[in-house]
Amino acid sequence: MLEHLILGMLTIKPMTGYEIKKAMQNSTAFFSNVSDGSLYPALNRCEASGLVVARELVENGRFKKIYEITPEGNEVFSVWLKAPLKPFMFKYEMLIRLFFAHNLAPDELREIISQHIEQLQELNSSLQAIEKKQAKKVDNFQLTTLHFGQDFYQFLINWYEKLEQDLYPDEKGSGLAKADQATKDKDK
Amino acid sequence: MLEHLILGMLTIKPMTGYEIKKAMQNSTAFFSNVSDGSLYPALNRCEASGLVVARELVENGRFKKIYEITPEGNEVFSVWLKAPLKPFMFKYEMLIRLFFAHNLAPDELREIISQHIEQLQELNSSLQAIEKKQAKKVDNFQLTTLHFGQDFYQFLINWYEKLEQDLYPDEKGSGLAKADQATKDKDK
DNA sequence: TTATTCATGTAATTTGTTACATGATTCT
DNA sequence: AGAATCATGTAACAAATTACATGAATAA
Repeated sequence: MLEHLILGMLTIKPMTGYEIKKAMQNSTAFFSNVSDGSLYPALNRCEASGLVVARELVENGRFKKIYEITPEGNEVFSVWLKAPLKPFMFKYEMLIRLFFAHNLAPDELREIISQHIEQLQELNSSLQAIEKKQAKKVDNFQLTTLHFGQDFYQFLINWYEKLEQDLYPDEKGSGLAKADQATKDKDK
Repeated sequence: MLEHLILGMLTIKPMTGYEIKKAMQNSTAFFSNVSDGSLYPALNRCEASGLVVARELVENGRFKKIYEITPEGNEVFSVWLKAPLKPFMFKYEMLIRLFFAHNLAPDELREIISQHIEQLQELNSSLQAIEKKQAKKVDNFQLTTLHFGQDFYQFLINWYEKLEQDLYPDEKGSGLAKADQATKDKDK
């Protein structure tokens, strides 16, 4: 999986491990994050199996290994790209909290939900920032992927905001809220 | 993580490992799946650390261990439930395919998308089946979690259907399509 | 001069999966 | 009689994370 992601990155252009990581942070990191501790060993494995070749050099006194994908690497990546998708699963910790929320006081649940919404808003902002910075450098599919992320986060934010309204219908936290409430009361 | 899920399940009622697994399949499995090979060792770890106690018995000639959560287990679970959420990340293989779709022929990408939509529809159906079967047995939060799953899958299905339309606007596959196409052509 | 960025890696641990292994009971 | 369900576990492997470890160049 990580190997395939690396190969994919190297289909764009030859890069050092460090550059691959940075490229991922500006693109795929939101749906597939990678740490140093897994990236470099994975690169070495790819080299060992002939999927990439490394050119070692010293630039500005810095030791670098520029990796380039080989024809075999391209073939492996291409096969993987067309292979059937693995069963889809969204491992989602927040849902476990929600599932067992009967063990929480209402205020505690509320706090968790608003915490999560904040998380999602930050993620969404960071994707928007990435898009601003990268929009001209990436192809359409890569842009579409970024848009997916934004749509996805927004869906989640909307979902939890609706949940908040369902759970705590009386409190809206805005000047309008009282008016809405009055209207609602009148309707009864 | 798995331990917490187990503890959560045991806050509902005492169960055997087998029953826990079945209960998960009817509820949490879509966002947090568990295999035999991890469930039983995890139960033993929970027992070893005093978070659960097991009552061993033979019922209908079958050896069983009925696990019950202890006060310490309840405390541990309760603390975890209120703890800050870990950074949110949705590891999503399909997006890697999309991200690198410039390496795919249009038909190949199309096949992958429709494959994925099928996956999602099956998942959605299975959640609907679970809801029908379980609706009366579960509390509101558990029901809400099931609804999240359905809303989530539906969001994804809609998103990919829209993507299909954007990528292949000429083919609609319905009798209406030709009329639409004619209208569109006229506009040019 | 101090922090950040560039640059690569190892070692220990975590967390899980898959396959294997067993065996009784109940449904068809 | 055979398949499915009930019921529990082990062992080998996979895939990653976190923390550790190093060190030079550059920007503040």
